[in-house]
Amino acid sequence: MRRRRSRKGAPGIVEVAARAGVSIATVSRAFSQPSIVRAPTRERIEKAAHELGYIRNRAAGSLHNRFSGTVGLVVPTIDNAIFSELIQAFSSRLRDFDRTLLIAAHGYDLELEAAIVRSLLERRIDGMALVGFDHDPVSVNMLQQRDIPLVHVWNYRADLNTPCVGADNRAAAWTIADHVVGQGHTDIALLFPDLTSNDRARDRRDGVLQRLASAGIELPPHRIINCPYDVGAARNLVSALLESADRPTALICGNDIIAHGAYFACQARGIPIPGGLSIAGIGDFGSSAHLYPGLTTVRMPARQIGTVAVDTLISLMETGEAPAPVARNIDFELRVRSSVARLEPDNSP
Amino acid sequence: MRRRRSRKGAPGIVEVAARAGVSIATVSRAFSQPSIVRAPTRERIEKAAHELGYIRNRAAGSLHNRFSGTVGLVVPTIDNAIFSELIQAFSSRLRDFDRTLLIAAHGYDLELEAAIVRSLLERRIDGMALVGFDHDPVSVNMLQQRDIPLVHVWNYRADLNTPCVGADNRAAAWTIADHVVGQGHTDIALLFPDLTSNDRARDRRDGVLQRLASAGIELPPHRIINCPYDVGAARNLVSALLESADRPTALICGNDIIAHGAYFACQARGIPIPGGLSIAGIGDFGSSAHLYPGLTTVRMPARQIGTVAVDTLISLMETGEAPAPVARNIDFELRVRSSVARLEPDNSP
DNA sequence: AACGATCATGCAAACGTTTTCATTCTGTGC
DNA sequence: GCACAGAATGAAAACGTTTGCATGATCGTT
Repeated sequence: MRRRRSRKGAPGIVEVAARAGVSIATVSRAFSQPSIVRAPTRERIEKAAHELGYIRNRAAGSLHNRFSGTVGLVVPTIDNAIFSELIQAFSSRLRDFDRTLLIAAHGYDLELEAAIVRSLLERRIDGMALVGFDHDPVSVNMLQQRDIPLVHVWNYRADLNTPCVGADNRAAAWTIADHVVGQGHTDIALLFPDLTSNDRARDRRDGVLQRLASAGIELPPHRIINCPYDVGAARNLVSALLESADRPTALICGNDIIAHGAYFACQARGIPIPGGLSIAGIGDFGSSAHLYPGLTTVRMPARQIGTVAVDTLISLMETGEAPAPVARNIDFELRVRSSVARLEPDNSP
Repeated sequence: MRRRRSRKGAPGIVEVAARAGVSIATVSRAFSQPSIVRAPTRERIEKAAHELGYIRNRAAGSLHNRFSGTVGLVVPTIDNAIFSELIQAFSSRLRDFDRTLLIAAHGYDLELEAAIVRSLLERRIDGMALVGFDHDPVSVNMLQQRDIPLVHVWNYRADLNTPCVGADNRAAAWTIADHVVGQGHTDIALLFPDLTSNDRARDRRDGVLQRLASAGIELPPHRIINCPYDVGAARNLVSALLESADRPTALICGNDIIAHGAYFACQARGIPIPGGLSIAGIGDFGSSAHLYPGLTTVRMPARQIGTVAVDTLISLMETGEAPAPVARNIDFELRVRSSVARLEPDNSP
C-alpha cells in the first residue's frame, strides 16, 4: 500500500443527486448539457453541488465518451524565449474552449519525443500539437492509428497534406538575407545551430544560402558557424570571430537569441553596431525591438500560430475536418531596425 | 452528435489478453507490477501488446485507484523569461517519475487562478504547485478539502506550516540593496511592478526598503517607480528618468527584465553603465550574465526550485509526508558583475 | 376534456481498467 | 512420488460518470 487511498469525503455525483432529490443521470446532464434540464431542477442541483463542494470527475466521464478535454503540446524546449510566446498563446486559447494543456519538452531528442507522445496518449489526450516536421515516425504512427488529431506547428510547407500552422521559415530566412544583401554586404557569416532534428533551422539556413547564391555569394565553410541557442555561447563565438583578422561585415543569425549574444560580444569589444559589424536575426521575440540599436530581424508570429493551432485542433476534434487550407501559412514580417548598415560599393574598387 | 465517436480499432486490454491467451487481470499486472507476473507470461503479453499497438488507458485505471499520474502547475505567465526555467525543470523532473504536467497561466488574476485550479481538479490531478502565497482562499480550500498535496513555489517564508519551496525574496532583495548601498550609493531609484496579487514583488520591495532605511536612506515617492515586467516599458520609463534633471546614481530593479530595459535606455542615450548610472537586478536569468557590462543581480535558483518542488510533491503523494523541513529555503546568490559602480564619498563634501 | 406531441427525468448498461479473493500451478523437501 | 507452501493466474466486482431507451409530466389543440 504505497499510495494512500482516502480522498476524505470527496462527494460524487451520487451525493449531489441524493441531496437534490434527483437521479444521477439528471445531475450529469445538468453539468454537461444544462439546457436540457428544467431550470428549477437545475438550480436545485447547482445548489446541492455547491453546498457539497462537488467537482465533477471528467476522467470518469471520458471513460465513457472517449473525450478527455485535454490537448498535448510537445516542444523542444521551454526554458528559453523561443517557444514561450507560443506556449502561452496555445494555453490561453485552450482555456477559451475549456480544454486543459498537457505539456512536455524533448530537448531536440526525437526518441524522447516519441516516449512523451506515448505517455500523453496513455492520458488519452484529444489532440496533439508537435513543433515542426522532424519526428520519429513512431510518434506520428501512434497518433494516426488512434485517429488523434495532430497539427504541426511553427513551420510551414506548401506541399503538405497534413494539418500544419506556421510561418514559412525558409522564406523568412530568405527575406532577412535579401535585406542584408540589399544593403550591399557580400562578406557574411552565418551562425546556425545544429541542424539535425530541426527542420526549422534547416529551412532557415537553406533560405539564407539560396538568397546568397542567387546574389553570386558563395560562403566558405568557415563562414558557416555552428552555434547553440544560447546567449553565452553565441557571445563567445562572435567574440572569437571579432578577434580574427578576417572579419565579415555582417552576421546572419539563425535565431534572435544568437543575435543577442552577438550584440553583447560587440559591445564588450567596443565594436559599434552596425558600423563595425552588421547583425541580423530571425524570430523577433521579447527584447529584440528594445535592444540598442534595434535588431533588424524577422518577426515570427508565435502568438497567432498558437491561437490558430488550437482553433484547428478544436475543429478537427469536433468535426473531424480542419479548416481549409490544411496547411496554414501565417505571415512573418521583416522588421528593419538599425542593426544592419548600408555598405557603399566603393570600399573595394 | 457533435463529436465523432470511432477510435478505429484502438485495442484495449481485452484484445491483448485474448491474443496472449491470458486473462485481463494478468495483462493489467504485467504493466502495473511487472515483477509479479512470470517472465514467460510477461513476454508473451508484451509481444501481443506490441503487435497490437496497445497503449494502456491510465484514465480508466485512475478511476479505480484514484491516482491519475498528473500534476498541475499554475504560473502567472509563461511568455517571458521569469518562469520558463522553473517550468522546464518542473516538467523534466516530473518525467523522471512518469508523471505528466498540466499547466496554465493566470496573468496575475487570482480569480482566474481559482477557475484554473477547479478545472485541473476536474481532471483529477494528484498534486498541485502554485507560485507564491497570494491566492484566492477558494483555490486553497478546494485543494485542502480533497486532500490534494499543494506546494507553494518560488517564494519562501520561515513561518510557514504549509509546504513551500523557494528562495527568500525579501532577503535576496535586501542583499542586492546592501550591495548597492555598500558601493556608496544614496540616491537610488526603485523600479517595481504592481504589488497586488504578487507577494514576491512585495517581499522584494520590502527587503530593499528595509536595507535602505537601516542605512538612513528614505526614498521620496517619485523615486519609487511603477514598472511592468516588460523590457520596452522599462526602457521608456528609464529613458524618461534619464531626461530629467534630477537623476539617481543607481537603479534597483524588481526584476532582471526591468534591468535589461534600463540597460537599453542607457545605451540609447549614451549614458555609460555603471559610470553614468548603476543598475542592479533581481533574478539572473538567461542573458543577464552576458549583457555588457555584466548585470549585477541576485541569482534565483529557478531550476532547483522546480526540481525540489516535484520531489516534495511526489513524497507528499506517496507517503503523505513532506520531507522536512516543510518550508524549503533554496539559497539565492549575489552575483556581483559590473553594472554597479563604487561611488567615492568625496563627491558631496 | 381528451389527445398527441414534446419535454424532463429515471433506469441501467456501458466505458477500460485495477484489485480482492479464490483457485490453480510450480517447485521443494522428504 | 507426495504433501505442502508459495507463486502465478483467473473471475468478478468495483471506480464515477454518460447516454440510449423508456416512462412520466406538461402543454397546446381541438
